[in-house]
Amino acid sequence: MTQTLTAKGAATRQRIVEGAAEEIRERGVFDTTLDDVRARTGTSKSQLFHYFPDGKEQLLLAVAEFEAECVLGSQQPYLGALHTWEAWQSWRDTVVAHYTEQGQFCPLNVVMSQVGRSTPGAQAVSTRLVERWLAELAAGIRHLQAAGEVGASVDPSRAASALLAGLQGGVVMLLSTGSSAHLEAALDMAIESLRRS
Amino acid sequence: MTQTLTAKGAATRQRIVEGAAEEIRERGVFDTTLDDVRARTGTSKSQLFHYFPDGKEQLLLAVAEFEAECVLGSQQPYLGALHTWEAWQSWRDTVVAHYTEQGQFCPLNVVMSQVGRSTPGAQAVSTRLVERWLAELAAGIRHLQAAGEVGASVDPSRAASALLAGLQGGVVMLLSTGSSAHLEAALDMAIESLRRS
DNA sequence: GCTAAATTGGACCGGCAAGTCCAGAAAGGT
DNA sequence: ACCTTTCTGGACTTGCCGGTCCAATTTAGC
Repeated sequence: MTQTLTAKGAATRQRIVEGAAEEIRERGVFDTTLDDVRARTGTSKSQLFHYFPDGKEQLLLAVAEFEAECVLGSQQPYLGALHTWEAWQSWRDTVVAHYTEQGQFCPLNVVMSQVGRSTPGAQAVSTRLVERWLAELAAGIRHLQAAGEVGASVDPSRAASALLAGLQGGVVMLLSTGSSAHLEAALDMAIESLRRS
Repeated sequence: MTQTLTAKGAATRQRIVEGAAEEIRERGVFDTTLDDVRARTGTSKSQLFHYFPDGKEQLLLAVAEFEAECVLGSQQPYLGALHTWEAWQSWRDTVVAHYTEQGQFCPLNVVMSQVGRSTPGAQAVSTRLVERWLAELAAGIRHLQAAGEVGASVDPSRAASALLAGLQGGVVMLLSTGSSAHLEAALDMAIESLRRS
């Protein structure tokens, strides 16, 4: 990447990425044009191509990375410290509240289903997101296991997979039906299952 | 819709829908053009607009309906008769095998994440798919409940929600990571949870 | 066969959006 | 101050893709 970036330049670049991300959340990747981004961020065509020489594809990649951070960030501080059942419950509540209130404007969906499948590079971003997410959840499960709260027969990474799958699917269903019931049911069932193990 | 449809005409229409569906599975909605469909199905532009006067949007809607049927159809005969644990296991195996082998070419993803969010009409299609699917799963759970195989405290529709969320999320993760482990973990955990209730 | 309706072919249009280009303004270093 | 590099503005080009149009051909019904 360009090593020479003025403070001003970096700010502009950041503004472009965030503006593009917002635009994409609202309208979807499909009908977000560079002109939309340009208008929203108050920039010119040449700036877009100055900071993203490879054009739209490169911008989308940057947006995917930005959104991936956002997805993990929105679950903090709970995701990083799933050491007690209370923490798990808080995490669960945070996730449900977060996805419920943001409605159709969903970073997770953007990175996993929209940009995430457009290019190999973007695909790698979503794969890394999944890996990091799984690692955090599995760490939490191992913590409970060490404390004797979860049965030793449970495979932490497998349980984390099931939990994350339920979460992702719950969000997909939230987006298409408008109801958060499925997301809640999936999370509750997964946690309940851990608890009874 | 056009009431007057010759056998030949109906066949052509069908060919267009199926060709479009294949094209979309392979390339995604985003970069499937009417010309691609035209080329694949050996038709002309005027035929496309003859059978789908409202253009691409209408064609996409037809594709969404087609794919929704396909999603449910691929789970038969098990989905319709989830009366025993063996049937549940067969269903689970069918689902895993089906999604594993079809790889990136995924009707479910097409209807839920791609076409399904483009227009209100298409959104209704995916909502209906979810409802029908949930109904089948809930019916299966109630059947086991009546037979005393599942605890009376289980809410069938809630359990079905959790199960379907796990499935959907598992598929999303399969598409982005290439591994079916998450899908399997989600299904196994959900069924296991029912079994122990 | 004859007519009307359905079906088909393909040239054409218009708009839109990605990407290019160059000139000019700011900023940074010495 | 001066020169170089970075940053910005916006007009312009290019190609693509959805959609239109009309003429030709086939099919169905009688």
